[in-house]
Amino acid sequence: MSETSTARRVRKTPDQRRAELAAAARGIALEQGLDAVTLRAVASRAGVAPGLVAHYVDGMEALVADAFGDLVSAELAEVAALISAVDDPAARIGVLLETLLDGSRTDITLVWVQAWGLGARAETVAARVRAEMDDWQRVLAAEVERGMDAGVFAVGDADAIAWHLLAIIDGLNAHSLVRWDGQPDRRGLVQRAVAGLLGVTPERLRGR
Amino acid sequence: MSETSTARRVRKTPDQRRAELAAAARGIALEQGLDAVTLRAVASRAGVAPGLVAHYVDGMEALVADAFGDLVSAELAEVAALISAVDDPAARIGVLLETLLDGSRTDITLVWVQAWGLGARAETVAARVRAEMDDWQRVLAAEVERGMDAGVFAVGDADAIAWHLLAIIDGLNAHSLVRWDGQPDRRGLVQRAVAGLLGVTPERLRGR
DNA sequence: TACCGTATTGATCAAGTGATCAACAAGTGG
DNA sequence: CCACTTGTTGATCACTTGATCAATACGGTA
Repeated sequence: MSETSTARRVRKTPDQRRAELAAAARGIALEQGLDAVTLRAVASRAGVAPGLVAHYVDGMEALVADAFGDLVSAELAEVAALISAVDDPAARIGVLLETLLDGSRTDITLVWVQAWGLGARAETVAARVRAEMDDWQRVLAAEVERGMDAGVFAVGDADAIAWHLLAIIDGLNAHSLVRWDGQPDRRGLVQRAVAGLLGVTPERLRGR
Repeated sequence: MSETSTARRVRKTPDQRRAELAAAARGIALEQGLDAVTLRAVASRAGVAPGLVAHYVDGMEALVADAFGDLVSAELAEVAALISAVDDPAARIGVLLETLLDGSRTDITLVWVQAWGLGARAETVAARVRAEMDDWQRVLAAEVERGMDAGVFAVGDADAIAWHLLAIIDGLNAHSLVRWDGQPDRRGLVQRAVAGLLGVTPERLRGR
């Protein structure tokens, strides 16, 4: 179970080791939050001496920022892939909402929330958070435009609407960090709010 | 400027001292965030020895939870007072939205965001956050019901709608923590989303 | 096989955390 | 005016954090 006291040291490629450390950081972030991504915690999880982490990483703040960025961009790719299977613009957004609000993502939600908190003070993190938010917004804006071009959504400022979609999603998820119960009928109401934003009937979001 | 080395010690009522320490904690939370509410930071701000803070407080976690709760319930009282001057149900919610989203409250927004993050792991904090969220939700739900009773809003689940209003507000504010610019036309779009939720025209929220 | 560049170790430092407690003194009651 | 209760101090403990660096030893190379 536990490794023997005399841990035989293994030499690896700097790139490979860097990847391992990044993976350890991501794992800790998901399981215990960004504030648990500590030099020693990462070292321990990677089965490596504390000094090695410091050796490869350019300060813990950078490692945390990277862990956040990697996790969040992976989430975006995942959702984008899910959507791509659907054709109707409204239904695509419906699927997106259902996926992001199904309550099975408190781990990455915690990462988002903590990143906002950190970003309010640490500019390095803030820049990264801003970049990832921009990516999300771009994807959402593209979806909104798709609907507008197809004549399904009311024509308007797709960029601004995308920001609002993101805010609604993030707000609901942030709440769920502390209060899993409470929000009755999440699905239906989100659809109503978003439908109002897009100028469609809520039914359209449910996939016709 | 700085107090002389020999700080003459002053005796105060336990209640008064407790109040001072709580005030110091609130001040630090607003200016530097909840994670800066440290035993020594509070002591220093209150002009008191570190030991005294430990003496009066039942663990730092409790002090932080109280600071959060006090700040946030004061905010609620403030907003409630502001609203009470308006009569039209839709306009009341309009004022509420404008007030909470005018971008001048990043300090307390940071407190909220950090509280969610802390609450995800510390149950003491989570309970307090839940309680404060409940208070906010109650106030919002009362406003929604007021509109429904007056025949201004579409009849529906006032509780659920209130939760969503809160989520929209919190989501937008959380974003503004890291990205003050970017969100163009916040006002108008919030009104559209909320109008969709309430079943009124956006114009009604603007006060007729 | 012996060498040697370098990946890796782990002890160590300085700073900061919450918490404890014996000693001190302010100010009230006798 | 002197006691004595009790609010207050500040040194101290045990622990965690990020970071540094001399010493170690792995593993490809000659």
